[in-house]
Amino acid sequence: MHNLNTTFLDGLNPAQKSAVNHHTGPLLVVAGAGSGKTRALTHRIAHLISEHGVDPGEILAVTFTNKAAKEMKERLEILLAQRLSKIQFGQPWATLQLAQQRQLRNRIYNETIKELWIGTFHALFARLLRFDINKFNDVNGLKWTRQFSIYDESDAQTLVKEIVTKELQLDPKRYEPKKIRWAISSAKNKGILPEELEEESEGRRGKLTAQAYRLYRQSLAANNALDFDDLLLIPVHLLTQNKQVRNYWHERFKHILVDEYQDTNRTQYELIKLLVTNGEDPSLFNKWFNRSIFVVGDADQSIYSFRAADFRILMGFQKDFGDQESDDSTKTMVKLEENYRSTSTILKAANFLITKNKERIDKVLRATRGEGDLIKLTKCDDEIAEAESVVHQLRLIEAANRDLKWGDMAILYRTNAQSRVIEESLVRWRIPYIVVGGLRFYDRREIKDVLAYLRLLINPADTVSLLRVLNVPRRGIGKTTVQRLTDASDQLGIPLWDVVSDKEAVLSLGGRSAKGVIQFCELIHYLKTQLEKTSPADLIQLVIEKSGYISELINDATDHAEERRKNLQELINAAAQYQDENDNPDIQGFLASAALASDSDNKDTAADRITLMTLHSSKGLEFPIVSLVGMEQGLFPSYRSIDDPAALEEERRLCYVGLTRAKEKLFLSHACERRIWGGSREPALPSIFLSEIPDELLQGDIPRTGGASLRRDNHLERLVRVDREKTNAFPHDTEAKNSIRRRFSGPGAGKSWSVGDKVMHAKFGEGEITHTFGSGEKMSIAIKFKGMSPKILDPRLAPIQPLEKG
DNA sequence: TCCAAGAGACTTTTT
DNA sequence: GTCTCTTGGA
Repeated sequence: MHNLNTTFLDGLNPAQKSAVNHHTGPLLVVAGAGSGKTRALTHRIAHLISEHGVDPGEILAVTFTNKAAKEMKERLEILLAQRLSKIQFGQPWATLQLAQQRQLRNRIYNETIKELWIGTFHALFARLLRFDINKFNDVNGLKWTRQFSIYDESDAQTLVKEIVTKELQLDPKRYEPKKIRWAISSAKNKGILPEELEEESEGRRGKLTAQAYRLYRQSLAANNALDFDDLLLIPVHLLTQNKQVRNYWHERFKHILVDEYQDTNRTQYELIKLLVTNGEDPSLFNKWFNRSIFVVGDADQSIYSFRAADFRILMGFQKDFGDQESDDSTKTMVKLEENYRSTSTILKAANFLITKNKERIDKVLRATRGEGDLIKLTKCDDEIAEAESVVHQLRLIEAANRDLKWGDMAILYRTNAQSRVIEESLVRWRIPYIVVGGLRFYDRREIKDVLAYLRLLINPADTVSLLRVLNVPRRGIGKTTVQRLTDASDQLGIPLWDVVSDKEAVLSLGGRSAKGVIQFCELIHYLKTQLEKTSPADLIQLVIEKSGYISELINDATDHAEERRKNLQELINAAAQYQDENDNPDIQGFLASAALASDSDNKDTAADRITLMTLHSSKGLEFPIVSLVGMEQGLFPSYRSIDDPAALEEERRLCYVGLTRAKEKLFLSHACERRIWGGSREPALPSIFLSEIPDELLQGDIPRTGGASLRRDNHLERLVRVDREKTNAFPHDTEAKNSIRRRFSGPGAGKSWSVGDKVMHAKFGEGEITHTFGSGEKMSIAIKFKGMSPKILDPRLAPIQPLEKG
């Protein structure tokens, strides 16, 4: 008789087995790229449920993206259904008929999957707040109800901008709302209150930021809205201050799993701690007999420190939750080091690269596959040539390999803006592609408009949404009318909606446009009557029709309008899909999922298309063929990180993530110059990361000297080409020397520079010019200083003096 | 009150 | 190059 319980351990390596077998207590799974991390997670959940009899409702699994959550649910569903087929029919899954398979999956879905809490931190804790936010006691006495709206980053920025310009009467040019928003967010994440910030900050600017913060918090509460930070911070405060609430959730979630643990921040860590130990000191916590904390991550793949992620949280896991054992104790840590994804060549390159980082847990990826092809490195003239060359390479591969499809290929880049040139090449060759990321679907104007209607229906206090749709589509309600209405609401201290829905007040205030306002109110009132009896998808349909939104789009004959109509249809489809996937679908749930969705979540990956995306969005994915473009100093690594060792290490981890996405073939490329947003051409050196990959793993245009510097002849090549182009982007070299002398007044201004010259830099010391780039206003020089990668400087600005002629 | 045209910002990565 | 915001005229 086949032992059913071993099902979820079959086919796993010893390390994976011990992870999956883990029952209670803390466990850190250090899982390298492609080492079967997701497999360990899903198998462990299945194992907990079927082997240890854990109630699915007691499991909380945190993923990094909604997409990952969805995938995990699907894989679990299949795993458990396969097992059920053996129990129920006594035969393997593959031999079942499709209808039988579907029936089993439905059963598993309804009995098990729906009960699990799987999702991102934000989604899960938004869900928790839907239960308990009314029990939250704010220090400033602010209040929220369960009908709260979730403001995404752009909503939050709108609010801050309002506060800066209207309430504080500041010039938004001097006090940029974006920066103030950022300062508020980081204060929030450090747990600093406005009053504390006001006290500790000095100078006018700091005080004003603190004031904006205080007003912003008040404003959020007045709108009954939370921003992304609040979705995590309020639960921390709530669970800390309210023992009953904390106890409830602590008892409820006995088994907590966190994926991508290296990318958690302090707030998220606090949440996990509170839930796991019920507020007790984790290192003293000893009631593990029926509960566990299981985290999976790879410090080498931590790429979100700009969002306050801190991979030292992962590195401290054993000390935090542990048994005071040594860091290598196998009781609380398992290392998955066998890579099943990439060829050994690709892995060697990745391993070499990542060892340049100082701060990391020592770990090596062991190859389980063959050597594979060398990594192809291509040097291109500019970004257009690079795009052409990448597309050309991929076309050749596609033509030569019957079993490779476009869908097996990905082009990865550092910044979203890089996609455009590549798209143009792909269009030219009629190659199907899909761009992941960039403008979020839910950030499109028409989508935000319709969602604002829905938010207003649920949460009448949501003034941001009200103002968004009051005159959309046009109802003849202009600026003056809006001003009068908001003034009234300010004076009376009541929400704008209360003014707008007061017919007499509107008639006395609204003047000529009162008619439009009253019409709008009637619309909202009518829609509210439909709220209870209508599904999200139908309600959206109703909003679009009754508001006149769709007829305005139909009357508009531009291409824009056509696309907007399609997007609205897509929104209805998304709502329908949400209804299918959720047990008790309601508008609020749909709005929450919309606010927390990212662009990569709902893309149909089945179609046969090349995927274009940023390195960040590629985390967790794999492709047989990967092309990593724009490997240039200043672009990747980003210019903001070049002088900051910690930031550079993060860029290197990002590069590591990129390399390890590839299964079979990896292409790297860099351009010698690149156009920055339509304007000037900027010269570019190959990325330092290229020099950190051993030459013997590379083929193609390998830089001769240490990788990070250009070949000397390249400069000549390029000048010749520029001449040939006859564009006026570059004046001729001799003119250049004359025109430098004009404006800039650094110590190096007006001097002439050539390769081989020795220079003295105020900060970096003595160096040698290795290259000059461009000419005229655009001239810059590359200097090699001792112990550093070459720096590109503007001779008119940099504090440099010539030493001797070379 | 509405609309078109021009100015200006933007580019690091995202829940 | 592209999106958003402002401005001036109808």
